[in-house]
Amino acid sequence: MTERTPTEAARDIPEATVARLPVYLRALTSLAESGTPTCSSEELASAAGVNSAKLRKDLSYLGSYGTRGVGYDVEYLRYQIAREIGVTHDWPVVIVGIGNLGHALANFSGFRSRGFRVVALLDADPGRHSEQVAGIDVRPFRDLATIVAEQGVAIGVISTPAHAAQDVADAMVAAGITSILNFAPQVLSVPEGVDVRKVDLSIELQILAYHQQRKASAVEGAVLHAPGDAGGADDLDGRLEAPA
Amino acid sequence: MTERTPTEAARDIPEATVARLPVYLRALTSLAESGTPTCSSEELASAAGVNSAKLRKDLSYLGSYGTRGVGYDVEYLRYQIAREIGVTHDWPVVIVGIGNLGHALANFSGFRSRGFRVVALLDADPGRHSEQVAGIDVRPFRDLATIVAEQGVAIGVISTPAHAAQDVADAMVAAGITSILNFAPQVLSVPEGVDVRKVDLSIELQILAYHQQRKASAVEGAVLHAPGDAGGADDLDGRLEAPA
DNA sequence: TAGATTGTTAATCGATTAACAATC
DNA sequence: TAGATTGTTAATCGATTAACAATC
Repeated sequence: MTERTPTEAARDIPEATVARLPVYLRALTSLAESGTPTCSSEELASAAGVNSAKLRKDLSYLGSYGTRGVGYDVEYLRYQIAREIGVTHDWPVVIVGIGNLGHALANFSGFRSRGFRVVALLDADPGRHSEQVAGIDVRPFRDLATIVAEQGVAIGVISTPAHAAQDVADAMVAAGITSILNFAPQVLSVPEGVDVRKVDLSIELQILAYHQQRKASAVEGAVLHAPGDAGGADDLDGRLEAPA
Repeated sequence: MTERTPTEAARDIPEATVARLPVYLRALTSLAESGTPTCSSEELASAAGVNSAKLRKDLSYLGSYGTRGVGYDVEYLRYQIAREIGVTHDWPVVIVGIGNLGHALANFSGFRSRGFRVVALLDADPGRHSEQVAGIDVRPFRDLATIVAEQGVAIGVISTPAHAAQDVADAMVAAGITSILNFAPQVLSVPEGVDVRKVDLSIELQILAYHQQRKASAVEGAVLHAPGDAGGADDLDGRLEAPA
């Protein structure tokens, strides 16, 4: 079942490109706010932190929205990308798990400005149901299905502890949610047709640590920035490879 | 200057593999905690949410840590991966920007258990310097260089508003930090040799929205989960492509 | 027209995957 | 030895990049 309707098949945008469209959108919004009416692929690429060949290739999947010899109309291109992503209208979103991270997410102002609207905050802990966060009442987790149905919610955010995440995901899927953003450090299993993206703080830090370790061991002999306590030049064995 | 020392050149692990090692590490930790002494590539792959061919290929870059016909010793492989990533020792980390997100990050328990230790919380706002967050004093941003030098900090986390992020990054680089995790929705420019990874909530949501939109338009005619207010069947034009 | 810049081509590079020989 | 499972090969797939023809 990889078949799609003809209308869709016409535009098969590579995943890597899809992941960059929001970056271009932000760069264009920023250019528009600073009053720039047009820009070249070179300028936009630089604002987005990619090279211009990649940018032009990416945009070519959407259509021909530039003018040769001139560049792109910032406002026009911004709208075309927003439309392609699907953020010309707000998406209603629910957040489940209103701990520290849930608080931060609920207060995140970038939601509203970038195509999303938090319609409900849910938590299984009755102790939190008296609270208001970012002006929104925290409601019981069991209200999920009702809220999803009433508000037409398609996107759910999970910011619970790891051990609760799969149950929350199951409930979301049962309620009709088909896109999940998961902040819990837990691999989720969901039926086909449901998209899950994960944001994982400690994974990102570990990727940095890997590269950092290589930088440190490149300066062999002079051990700079050794991890561990300031006093600890001990215990370094095992981190550096044995000399040949 | 792509030359490396001979010791390093021996092990050139693809970036995609590096990004998955922390996932394997977590799966192994979880298996170890549940008392599982050994596992096959099939079992570990399933726990990590990848297919077993990819897992074995990934592990082959580290060495031969399994036993044919038997599988992997969970504890042994866990240690080998931790060593490869560089998290057999804690890395001291500073967090700059103690707003809602900074609070959540400071309180994040996964830091300690996964190879990181928050040694300082910094904020430019004097109003926050009286606070304690997660048992750590919030200190003035200008103390950055001193703290980095004293504690041997190599990794910095930016959780400021977008407009402050570049200045913070510049100060981090000047202080000697060479790995940055950026939560601010802002493209950072840093000198060569400094690694930046970004975590961007609204980008992740927009990627989900893109796919969600396609799912919705696949059910043409019956418009389910239309974004926008519950009452709004208006304003749908522009989101669906014109029929052929 | 001359200069500038897009959109596209084609080559290269890196990642994924299935299959299976090696070997416990 | 027979069965199981790794580590590796090779084919395929997708992403990146430079170069340039098209064209404003």
